[in-house]
Amino acid sequence: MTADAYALSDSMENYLEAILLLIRESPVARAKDISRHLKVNRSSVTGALQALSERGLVNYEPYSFVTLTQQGTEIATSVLQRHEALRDFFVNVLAIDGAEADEAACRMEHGISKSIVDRLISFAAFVEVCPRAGNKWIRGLGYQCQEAALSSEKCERCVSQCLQDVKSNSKKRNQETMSTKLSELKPGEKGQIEKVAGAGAIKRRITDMGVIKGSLIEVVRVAPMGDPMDVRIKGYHLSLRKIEAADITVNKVE
Amino acid sequence: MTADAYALSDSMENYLEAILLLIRESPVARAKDISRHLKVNRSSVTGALQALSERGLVNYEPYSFVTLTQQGTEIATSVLQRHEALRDFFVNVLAIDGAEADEAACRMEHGISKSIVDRLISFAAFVEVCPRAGNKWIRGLGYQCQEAALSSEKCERCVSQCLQDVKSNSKKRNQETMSTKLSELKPGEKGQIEKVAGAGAIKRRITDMGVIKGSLIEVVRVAPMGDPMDVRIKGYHLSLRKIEAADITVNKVE
DNA sequence: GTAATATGTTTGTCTAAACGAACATTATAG
DNA sequence: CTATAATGTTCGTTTAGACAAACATATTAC
Repeated sequence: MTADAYALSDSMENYLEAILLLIRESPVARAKDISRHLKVNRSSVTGALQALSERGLVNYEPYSFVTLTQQGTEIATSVLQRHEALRDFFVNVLAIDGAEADEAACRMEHGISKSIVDRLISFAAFVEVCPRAGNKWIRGLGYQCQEAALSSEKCERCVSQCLQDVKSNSKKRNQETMSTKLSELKPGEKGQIEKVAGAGAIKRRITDMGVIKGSLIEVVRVAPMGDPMDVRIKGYHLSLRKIEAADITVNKVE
Repeated sequence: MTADAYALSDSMENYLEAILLLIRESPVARAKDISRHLKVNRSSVTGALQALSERGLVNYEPYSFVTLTQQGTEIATSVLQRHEALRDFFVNVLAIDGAEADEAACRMEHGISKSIVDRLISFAAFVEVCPRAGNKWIRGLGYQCQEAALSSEKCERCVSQCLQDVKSNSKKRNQETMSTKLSELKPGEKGQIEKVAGAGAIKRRITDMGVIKGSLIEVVRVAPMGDPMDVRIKGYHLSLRKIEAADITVNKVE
């Protein structure tokens, strides 16, 4: 065991995360970009890259571009997942402004444990999928009730109203929604996974992420010609080819 | 402006928090205790105390006991509030184990903003008060639905069931609960604030915390003879004399 | 292809935070 | 009231992380 696997510092996690984000946008991460992204001096980037390289997390040669190793990718992915779990929760459940949510997620993403992330994701997904009615459900309960001083009558009225919303909305939904292929969705649209057909590779990649029937999947970006498409699932990002996406059946949400 | 009010480091926040906790248990905080509490070398404590003293946050004389200044108390209180908001949310909403929740809260408490803390508190209080039925409400929805793959029929059944629970439970509650004095509650019991009567000092102390009718208040500890009693409200701690507590009318919860 | 510019690296410096060992003070046992 | 133990402090070191200035290498413009 040459490069020991001791816990990374917050700072190093941030570098990995930044590199992953940059690689995702352009195929290559340059020190300049990392430096700008993290608002840090160029020389600090060099230092960090050397440290990360020693630990076997990035491939680094002086004066050349940076890529992540297998292990580095795993860590960076996990950091990003934590970040997005927090961000999504803040935005979708607590109704916090996007920029502020991002900032807080940045500061909190390092100390959060796997099990909390998982529950946060389940919970936020639930809020997004289950209630319908424009996500007003939990919010309505949480905030309106609070404002109404939590008096029990108001609370009940609130719950009743919400139940109505859920029912009428789900009737509507049952009429108009039907299973569709993931490849049909446009950027920003979401669906619940109904079935993953197709060959082994993608199926495994997806099921490895703990995805079950009903998990929420969101289309982030679609390249011209619809190939490839970037999706987000359980806080992970994934790039799928069109044929692969066609093998995934979803129920469109929203 | 002698001692400038620049942001404290995480480490310094931790020292302040530890001091506040220690003072709360025994009237005095000794370096040894801080050192044990934070698992840090004794000499590091001295260093931290000197730094905090320079910033006017603790009263520090070599070889003597430590107390917090006004400003130090404010900061420590806010750190602790953040900690408890996170912890409560993890435990009560996400159903995370207490020890793990505490640990994570410790690591995340420094980066969380005021507005997020506030919403987290509202949200957790809502979950605790509104649903009744042993807090199974949100959990039931969040986790059962998730496990049931979020299929919409199951989800609805779930919501219906929960609504039933809320209704029957609140009927029961309306029969058996009635307004009572805060001073009647035993440690561990909670109530929603109905009215704060009495003189100016405590009323102000409480209302300054943003407490409104309906806010949740929990009795933490009661001294022999019921005087004083420690309570927790909106993540803040408060020590009330028996006469003061008698002026606060609450609706018992649970 | 060379000059000018942009980008990356090295070096030396700084700060915060921690540690251990040696020393100072206070508390306690007898 | 001393001797000993417990606690607190100082000092010297270490480490991680950041910065700026000077230097090195790429890139681009002409």
